[in-house]
Amino acid sequence: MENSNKKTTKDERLALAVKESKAPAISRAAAILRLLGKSDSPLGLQTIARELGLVPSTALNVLRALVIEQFVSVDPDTKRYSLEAGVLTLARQWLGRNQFSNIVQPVLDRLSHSYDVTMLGVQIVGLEHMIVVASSEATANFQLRAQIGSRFPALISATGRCIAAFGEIPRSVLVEKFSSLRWDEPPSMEDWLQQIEQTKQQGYAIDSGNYISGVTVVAAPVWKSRDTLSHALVAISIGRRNGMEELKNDLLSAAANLSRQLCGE
Amino acid sequence: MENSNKKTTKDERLALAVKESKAPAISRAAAILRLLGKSDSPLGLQTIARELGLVPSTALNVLRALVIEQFVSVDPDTKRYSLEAGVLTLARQWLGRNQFSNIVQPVLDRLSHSYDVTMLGVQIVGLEHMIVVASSEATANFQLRAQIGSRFPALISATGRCIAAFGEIPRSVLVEKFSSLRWDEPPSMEDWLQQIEQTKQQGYAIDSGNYISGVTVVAAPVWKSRDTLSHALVAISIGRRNGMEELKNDLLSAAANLSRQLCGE
DNA sequence: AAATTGTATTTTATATATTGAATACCAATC
DNA sequence: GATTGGTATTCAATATATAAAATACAATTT
Repeated sequence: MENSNKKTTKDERLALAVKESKAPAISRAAAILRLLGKSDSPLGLQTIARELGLVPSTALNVLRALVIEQFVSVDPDTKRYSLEAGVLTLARQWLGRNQFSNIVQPVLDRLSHSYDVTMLGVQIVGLEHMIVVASSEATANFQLRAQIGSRFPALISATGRCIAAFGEIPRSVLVEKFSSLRWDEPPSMEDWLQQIEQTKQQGYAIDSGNYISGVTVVAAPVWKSRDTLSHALVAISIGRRNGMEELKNDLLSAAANLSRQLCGE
Repeated sequence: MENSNKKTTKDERLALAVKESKAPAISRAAAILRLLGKSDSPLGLQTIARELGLVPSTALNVLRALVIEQFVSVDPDTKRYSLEAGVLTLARQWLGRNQFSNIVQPVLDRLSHSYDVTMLGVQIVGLEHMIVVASSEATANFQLRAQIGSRFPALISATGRCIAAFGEIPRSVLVEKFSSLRWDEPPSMEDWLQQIEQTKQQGYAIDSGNYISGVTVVAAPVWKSRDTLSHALVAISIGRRNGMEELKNDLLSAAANLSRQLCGE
């Protein structure tokens, strides 16, 4: 879906990670897991190796190790590989231990009910991606749903503007990454940079139909410590709505509250 | 919890996996991930290495690779490692793609409502473990909760008796593994083997307070194909209850139904 | 039934991940 | 402010994971 130019980009990132790393098997394993995760059906050895630019025998070794560790299962008849339930266990442990994902839930529930919007709690990881770690859905008939665990590029939509505004990313990097973002209705670079400036002043960001046309997204930053952005609260609603002003303020103060909780232990 | 005799068992399984495997870094990575998952707080390099019987420099290489792959995060100040949200993404993909976890949910919901019991859908992985992949909770005031992703030894409780009965496990292996199981009120080996025989005949298994005292567990097997046991439906309730007979029949036919769906494509 | 084409798997020489010691760092304690 | 005990990290020798070719296997076509 995202990369249909498989031939050119297939191993670019992976090849780099393998070269750099002193444990290349792990990068290969991660790539295989993500590939299996994306795939609709179980995959054979050759397919996996080809897709990721790996030597089949190496891929086989990695797969066997992953099978032993119960992250991958293999059908003994067809020799096709797919993700195994073992990956659930890690996720559950993470969810249980993660402070933000636990304290954010009631906040999301309250906001989604009050304003009838879908609320997300996202975690910013490495200023490269954001991952949805908690959600509370609106009651309205038609609403958007974002599954927990979904991964997005860091700079997209309203949350992206927050990250750009508060993440201390050099302008040159912003400009470079901007070109790789996919929007329904892309803003011009000037508009985007301007909106980032505005976000710095207002303390929150808005995406009015850029990312998904017809959908308004509001995001407010949450800080792990005084100067490290770690999460964001995101409100998603269909179409333009009234009561937005109130929602923004509420969102902003909720985010500030959470920041206080995360900072002060 | 499960293994408090860390000193003796710490590296036993891992050491074996590393020796056997042609991609030992992956076994080490898995061990580190599971250790971090179990831990209540972030861990330092030394602690991790010591706990798993790894050389610190090797552990460092593995950890750095895991950080790059966003499965682990490291606090740059304290140099402590913990699980990162990346593990969620795999879990979500698994859940979305897994046929059983998707079709079982309405079945669990119906049963839990009808009989006011907590229902679980578990997946049997490698006849070594079972993993809870779906659940539906009872409405009664006090009920047990088993989180999705929880892992149990394959032979424990009612589900364990199902696996023992239908998993084609040699008697010698059963006897051997029995000794490592932890129950609140362990059955005698004779009783247990007898109950397994009974399970073979009845088609379902019951655990009356053995695993957790005061808790009754009923389990029925689900088959991926005519002769491979893959999942189970589990009903959990507090105390002895009436209407059990009805529940058993309903559970059994629901399990048979699911088997039919999984087999026939 | 033989040949072909596509798989998965084993094998073996070599490039490299692993190791254990050496070093660098940091925070207590003296 | 030097010393100690604990970290994380780098480094160079060597045990080993990896790659490419050889082999085995399975399914389809001739």
